[in-house]
Amino acid sequence: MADGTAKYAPPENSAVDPVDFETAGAEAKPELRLWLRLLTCTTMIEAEIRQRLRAEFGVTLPRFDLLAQLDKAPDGMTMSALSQHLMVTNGNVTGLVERLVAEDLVTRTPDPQDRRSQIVALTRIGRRSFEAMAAAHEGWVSDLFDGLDPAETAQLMRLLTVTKRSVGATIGRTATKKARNVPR
Amino acid sequence: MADGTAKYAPPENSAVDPVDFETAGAEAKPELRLWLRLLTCTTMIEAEIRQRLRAEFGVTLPRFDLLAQLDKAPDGMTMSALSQHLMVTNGNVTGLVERLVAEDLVTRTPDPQDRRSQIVALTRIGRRSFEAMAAAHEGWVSDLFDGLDPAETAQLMRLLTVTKRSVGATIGRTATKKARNVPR
DNA sequence: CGTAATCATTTTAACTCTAAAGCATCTCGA
DNA sequence: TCGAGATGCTTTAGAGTTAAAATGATTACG
Repeated sequence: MADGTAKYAPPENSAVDPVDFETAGAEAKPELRLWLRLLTCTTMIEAEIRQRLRAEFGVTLPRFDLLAQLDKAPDGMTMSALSQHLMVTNGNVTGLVERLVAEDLVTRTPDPQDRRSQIVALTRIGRRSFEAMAAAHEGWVSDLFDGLDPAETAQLMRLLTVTKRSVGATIGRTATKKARNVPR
Repeated sequence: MADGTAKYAPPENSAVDPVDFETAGAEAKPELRLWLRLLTCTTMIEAEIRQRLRAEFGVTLPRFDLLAQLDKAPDGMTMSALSQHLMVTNGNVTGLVERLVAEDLVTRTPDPQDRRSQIVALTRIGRRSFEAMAAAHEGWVSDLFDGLDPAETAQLMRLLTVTKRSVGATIGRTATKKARNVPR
């Protein structure tokens, strides 16, 4: 950020205090204000984590996310599985994996069982790198949430579980997928 | 999405249920699980809104967000103000505004007071288009959150306010900005 | 006044991401 | 068995995005 504009993390002398989407006044529906607040929280946290990953480990957030998925799959995962768990497109994963292979952090090997598939797995270096990042990451996240006491943390978790279920139900209900294999 | 992979909104026959980042087991710190849950909720909602904006209005989410900011500023905003409120870089706004100008949804005029600045404002078409989108958008958001009763909505809002404050404080505390005008 | 610092914006390079189309492989039922 | 549809992945074109540097304009101040 060579220019003067604070992008993430507005400096303490910022005129606009916590700058964010939430210009929606009190006249807006509560659900809309809730969504904007949710989005603001996520964006702020994401920006902070992105910046720290870059500054301290020279890694981008998408790469970190991908490594995190692989770390939990000792035998590796297919491209599709990665795509689903990361909630991004297949094409996106293709490029991401390519770059990580070039950095020797992951391997990509054909699946002998299914010649369409590629199995992606962490290299030894990849795993070691990720472990260092993950430890720091967990600390950052703790710091960011340290204004919540344990009861609030638990309560927020509960409400987000309800939210996730609500969103999932609404999406499922309105989904207009072609193949509706499941009989209604 | 011509391929068979559900990107957003996994179809009801998905094998992995609500596919998301949250492979983190119970062994992880509560704050980390909370953050992953928060991220999942936001990503799911964002994906759904993005898809509907595209399907029903042929507009992308970043463009919608930019229009939303302008809608609340009858006299327009500078590029910097947009950048701050949208929490994206200046360069990003430059390109976004360029495309919206090409679509006749916004205007960009030099600020007579300050020749460095550009004032961006909605055109009449832009405002009318946005109003239609905003109405639909508000309805979508309501639907997505309709699994929460009013008390839960209020409670979640309260906890996110605490979260936002916590994140803001942590970021402010650890910010290593060059110009620290405010005396410690 | 003059100049250094600041500020608003654009530019650049590299990366991330989506949506859609295309190719190869697999599955399964007639 | 064989062909249609489903599946796994890549490719393509375009948009969005960041970080960093560059440009031009303003402000502060000595």
